[in-house]
Parts: sequence; structure tokens; C-alpha cells
Amino acid sequence: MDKKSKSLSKNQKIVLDFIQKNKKPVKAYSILSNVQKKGINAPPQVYRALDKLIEIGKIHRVESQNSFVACKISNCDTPHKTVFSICNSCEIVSEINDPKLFKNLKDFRDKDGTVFDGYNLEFFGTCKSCKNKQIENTKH
Amino acid sequence: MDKKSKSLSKNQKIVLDFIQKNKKPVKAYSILSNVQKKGINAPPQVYRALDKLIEIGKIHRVESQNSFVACKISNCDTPHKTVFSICNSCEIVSEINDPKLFKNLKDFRDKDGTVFDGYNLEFFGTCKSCKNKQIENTKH
DNA sequence: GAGTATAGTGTTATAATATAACAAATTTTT
DNA sequence: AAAAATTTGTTATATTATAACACTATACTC
Ligand SMILES: [Zn+2]
Ligand SMILES: [Zn+2]
Ligand SMILES: [Zn+2]
Ligand SMILES: [Zn+2]
Repeated sequence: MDKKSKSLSKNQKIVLDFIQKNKKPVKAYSILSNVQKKGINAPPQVYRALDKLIEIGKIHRVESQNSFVACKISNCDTPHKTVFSICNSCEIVSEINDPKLFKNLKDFRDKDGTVFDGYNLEFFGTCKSCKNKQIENTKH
Repeated sequence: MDKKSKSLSKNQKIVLDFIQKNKKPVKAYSILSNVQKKGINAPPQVYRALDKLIEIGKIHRVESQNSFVACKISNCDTPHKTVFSICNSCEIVSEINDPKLFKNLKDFRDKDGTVFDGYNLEFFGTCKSCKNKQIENTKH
């Protein structure tokens, strides 16, 4: 039985469900306050569920934001092989699925020839919607 | 007068000096406790200096570690165009200077054609020295 | 199916990381 | 020299994350 088919525990389901409902990444303490009605009372319960969900690749941690987002790539069943774009303005995060870029990253070796198990790449910029808003504002 | 030639303030110098002395990335509160003898008393003094040093590219933040490391690339005068390799075992961090990879990252566009201002890439693996130690241990 | 290992839960307390807010001093620009 | 911008020093507090411990549920093995 592999990681993906093994069923999640109660708290893991609650936490995953909440993260998946949100378009934007969510913070641990925001998860906590939103799932208290479901019987999760304290930070460790949230962080344990997060750790497990990250381990099995259902969610990812957005390092530069200390936030958590559901995996948008169906076959992304491992942690630490992630690429995101992050809007500097609205902080929306999109998981990037670009085979050519993935290949470049997978094949990368450092000067010693070291092979890496994983990576995390975050691109920063202004998303389309925020760019349009900025153009709106200069029109006046 | 550009960013690079502008001289640093007293606290900025103290903090940068300490970071540069360390081979490994250092944590903010480790900086604090190590520079108290030089007259830096409180977290905001450290964090302000860090913010400035990051802004001018003298140091970088290692996102997955909440730690700070001196820039090893002389012409890396901007923040957020950084590539690191991180050892899962000893947590040593090396800044990677690979022109081909830089070009790939600089030229990357998402599906909307969005151009990004910057990026941060962290590779995870086992460094040469830790790998050798592991081999040593299996010999017994 | 009893025994045992493994994973998950609930709880309290605390550690580690980071920022808000405000007054004073310093440096730079005009 | 006056004004503006930056840096400093300080206290308090916010935010993010883990340690430790007793208990419960599930899976595995003989
Ligand atoms: Zn994913
Ligand atoms: Zn945006
Ligand atoms: Zn650098
Ligand atoms: Zn190592």
C-alpha cells in the first residue's frame, strides 16, 4: 500500500479539506481558528497534520510566506520538488507545472557533481490581475 | 551614488561582519546574542540591519531555515535572484553560481507570459562530506 | 484473537522568530 | 541652518513552531 492510497486520519482530513477550500495559501494559525469548531484545539494538532500532508505531497509549504497550499499537480506525490509563482502585490501563489523547467532542475548538478533529492523554487513578480489594476490607476 | 558604494551604518556593519565570519548561515537571535557586547541590545536592531543588508544584496535569507548567509557572488547586488544548495544532514548552505541555470531562471515565463522580478531556488541533498561520513559508517 | 508495534490524539507549556510603535539622535540634502 | 530622510534605542507584543507526556486507535504478526 503506497502513500497515496493510504487513508488520512481525522485531523489530517480536516486540515487538508480546509486548505483545499482556499484559493490562496493559508497560515497555520488561520487553519487552527477555522477548524476549532471541528474539534481541533491546539497548534500541535495542526502542525502534525501539516507535517504529514507535506510528507505525502498533498500540500506544500510556501517558504517565503510561512503558509501552506494544496498541491495542484496530480502526480506531485513527493515533497520538495516544487515551483511556485508568487505575486508581490496580492501574494497569490500558483504552482507551476512546466516539464522543461522540471527537467532542468532535476538534471542540475553542482560543481562537485552532487545530485539533489529535491528543490523548492519560488518566482516573484506581479500577477496579471494586479498588473491590470496598476495600469488602471495610472490612467487617472 | 549607487547601493553598493554607499557606506553601511554602525549596526549594519556589526551584523554583516558577524555573518561574514560564519561559514554556515546564522539565525537572527544567534546574531543578537553574539553582538550584544558591541552594543546591539534588542531584536529590532538586528532585524533592521538584516532587512537593509538583504535589500542591498550583501546577505541573503535562507527561507527554509530562517537563517541568513553572506553573499558569495561578488556581483550579486540584488536580493531575490538566489540559488542555494542545502545539505539535509549538516545544513550547510552554498550559494550556487551557475550561468546556465541563471539564464534558464531569468528567461522563465509562466503560461500567461508573466515576467518575474526575482526568484529563490533551494536545492536539497547530501553534501560530499556528509556522504563520505555515511559511507564510513556502513563499512563497520 | 492476544500481543505488540506504529501512528495519531489531546493537552499544557514554552521556544523561536519577527514586528509595532514611539521618541531621540544622526546623516544627507536643499 | 533648516528640512528631510535614515538610523538608533527601547519596550512591548505578535506570530510561528515545538517539547513533553499521557492516552487512544489502527495495523501487523504470530
Ligand atoms: Zn505539488
Ligand atoms: Zn497579484
Ligand atoms: Zn548572492
Ligand atoms: Zn552535509
